[in-house]
Amino acid sequence: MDESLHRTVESYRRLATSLNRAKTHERLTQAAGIRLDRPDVQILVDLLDADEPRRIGKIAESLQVESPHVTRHVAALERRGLVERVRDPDDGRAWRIALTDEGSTAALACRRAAAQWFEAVLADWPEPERAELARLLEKLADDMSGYLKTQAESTSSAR
Amino acid sequence: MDESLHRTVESYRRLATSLNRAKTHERLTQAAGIRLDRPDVQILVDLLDADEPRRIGKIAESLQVESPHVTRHVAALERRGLVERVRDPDDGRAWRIALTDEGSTAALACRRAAAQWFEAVLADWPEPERAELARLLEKLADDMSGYLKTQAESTSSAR
DNA sequence: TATTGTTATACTCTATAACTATA
DNA sequence: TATAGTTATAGAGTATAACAATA
Repeated sequence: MDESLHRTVESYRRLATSLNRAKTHERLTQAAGIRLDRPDVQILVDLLDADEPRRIGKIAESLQVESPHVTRHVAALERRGLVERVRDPDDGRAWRIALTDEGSTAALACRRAAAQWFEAVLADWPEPERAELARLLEKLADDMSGYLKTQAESTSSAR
Repeated sequence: MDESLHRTVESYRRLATSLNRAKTHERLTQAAGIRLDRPDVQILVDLLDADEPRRIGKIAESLQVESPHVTRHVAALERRGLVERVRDPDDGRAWRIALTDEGSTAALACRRAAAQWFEAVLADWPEPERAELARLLEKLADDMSGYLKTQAESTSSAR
């Protein structure tokens, strides 16, 4: 196996290990100043990034989880007033999930807290390297999700 | 917030979303030809990368989980003959966890399957970009784990 | 009756706390 | 009695399956 490939995989794994643990998430919500579990944050930030209300199914697809999972967390977020249901403009009988003002504030705070870690870490990096990291990581994320998606389709059709 | 920073965070999150889901793990073990749950794989690959037997506590630290978690999975792996306990050469009363031949084979297969996704995705990339990605991702992983560690220490001492 | 979402349920992953063993 | 590890327990996180609703 190619040496740089191994370094890439190993580095990704280490990064995920650091960022994935419960303590890290706890620190994030503490920095953001709001008590939210991990799926809550994912949903709020997804809606923020989407920049428009989304259906349950769309959120689930985006987060790559099953819809009952989203249903439950959205219900909890709705009770807390962080999201609300609005009519789907394309389909009058359907609903979409929208951030409330409070939800937007919370989502922004979470996104900001995560960004601040990266910012702190990247502070010492020369600007060209920061830009290059952004470019390569974005490309990797694009290509990886595309690859896994086509592979999933070929697997399921082969079955 | 700086634009390239936002792209970096967002890309990392998408990458983690793709690679983290249960289906992805299932596909990995299928490709590797062995039934193992996620913590099992993490432990086996950790031992493989370490390239020497490790104590329970060391594995837990490396994976950034609590030791009871490791204890349980190691016990299961031991029953299946994938790892075994050997005397700690530095401390005759203690034990270390070692990969058996079968365990090594399984760990290699898992590491290989993960690497193959990256390989497939990076196949179209020009070599300089692949090398650059490896370098930058490694640096990011180093800096991030260092940052989170020092931050964790300052938080706990402040408390 | 096809699509979308929901309710019910169960399994996996991981943490905390309490206990044990060993020197 | 300090250290490392284990057992016991509980709580997140997420999937599957069965059901409901709506057109």
